[in-house]
Amino acid sequence: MAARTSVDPRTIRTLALLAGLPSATREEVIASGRLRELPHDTRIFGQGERAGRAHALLAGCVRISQVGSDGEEMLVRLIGAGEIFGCVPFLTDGLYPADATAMVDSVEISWDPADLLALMRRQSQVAINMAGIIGKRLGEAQERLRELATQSAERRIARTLLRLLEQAGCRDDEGVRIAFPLRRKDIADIAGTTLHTASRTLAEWDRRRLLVSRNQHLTIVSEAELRRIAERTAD
Amino acid sequence: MAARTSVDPRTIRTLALLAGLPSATREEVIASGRLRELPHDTRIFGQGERAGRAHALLAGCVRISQVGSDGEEMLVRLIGAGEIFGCVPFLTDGLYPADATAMVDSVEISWDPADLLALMRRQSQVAINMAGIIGKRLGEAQERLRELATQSAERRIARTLLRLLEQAGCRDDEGVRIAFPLRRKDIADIAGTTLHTASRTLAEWDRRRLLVSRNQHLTIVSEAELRRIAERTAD
DNA sequence: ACGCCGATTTGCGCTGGCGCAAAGAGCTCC
DNA sequence: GGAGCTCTTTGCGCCAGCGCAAATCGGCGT
Repeated sequence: MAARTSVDPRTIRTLALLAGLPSATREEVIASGRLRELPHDTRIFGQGERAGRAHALLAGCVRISQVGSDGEEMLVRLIGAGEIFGCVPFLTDGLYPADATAMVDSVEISWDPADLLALMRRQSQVAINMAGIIGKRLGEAQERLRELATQSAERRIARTLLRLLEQAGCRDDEGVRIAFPLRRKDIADIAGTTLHTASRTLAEWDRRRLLVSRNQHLTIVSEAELRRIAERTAD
Repeated sequence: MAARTSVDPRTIRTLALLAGLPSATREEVIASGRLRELPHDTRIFGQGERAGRAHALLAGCVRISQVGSDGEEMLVRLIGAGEIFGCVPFLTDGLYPADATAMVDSVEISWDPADLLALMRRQSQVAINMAGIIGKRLGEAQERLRELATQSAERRIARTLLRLLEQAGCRDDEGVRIAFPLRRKDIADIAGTTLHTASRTLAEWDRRRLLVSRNQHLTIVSEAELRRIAERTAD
């Protein structure tokens, strides 16, 4: 088991959900939450379960995935530090719509849904922040939908990597690295293709030195070229 | 031009956005909005424009569609009476993410975004309602994503029709009719396939008497059989 | 009645990328 | 340091459904 995961104390103060709150209130909210360590591979909640807690991630990353009635998996979203997850069901039907699993050792803060709802009621700013966060995700989902309906697998994979870069890119000596550990299957499930096509495409890009793939970690060497692939309408 | 479109006065009182408000407040909100008739084919707003008003539809229906950089169109959503639209940008980047066009003669109420935001701030219930509405749409978008990634065109078309039935189905003597006027291209754009495949599939179903297609209007005769097609994992 | 225009149907050929299967590469844990 | 994993790569065959093109239908306006 890994060493105790460290939490940057600033992360908890900069949750988008709590933006714009008076700091006294923010501290109160933070105090009312429960901190928890999530060792690698912890299942945080499962699709279809009654939603018991509202979550925010402070360190690490969490995979949100959905399986259809046919058993096909779809990777809905990767959650990075500072993002909330598993919060929407309290506003709708009360059931988690997907599975959440820690991809690495992680730390979360979670709230009793009744507390969170009371907070949203008392501090409308929180409810507004929530609506904004969900709205942003809705926009992303619709963008993915359009891509999936109209673009080639190669372009979708390129866009997937670019989006991940934006969400969790960090510079290193070879280029920009994606902070999440990613298997080929993960990339395929986000881009909406198969393991095989994703593998072939990435192998090709590796050969062309657009990126370096090592041990479930990707480093993008030439973001510009990737962007060109993502944009070009045909070959 | 068509006769004056009638608005059921109850529609305006039952907007999901205003659920749970004290009725005095609700009346006030309604009074602060601006009613407008939208003749068939009116463009209400366009993708990329600075968002000027927040909208809710009182009668008729509105097509929300997005075009990608490559010119490919995606039909994001059809808005029916009682639904809000064009409200998310005020919570995010201030730009409408898609086009909105009246598919038939329609009536909307719209608000100045500053008023709406002030309302959300003052009445947290409105912000909570908003978050719930957007959350529900996010869930739907993710369901569509999963379908698009994993299911055959035929199944997606079946599910599309079922979803439209649920949103806007009304009984008539032949079966259940979809209240929106729909071209083959519309169905294709929602289901994420092409005009041609949609046409072929619907023609086949028409032949098998699962549905009746006349003049841009669909009536589902055998919902059960359609559901069977939507569910079955292979043929 | 006629002509126009958008919507729909349908045939045909082609190909992207899926599905299968088997081999290879790394990690981790004894 | 080797056994047993999981993850990855890659060859090969195949087919759903896309793209094109042409014909037909049907509603609407004049």
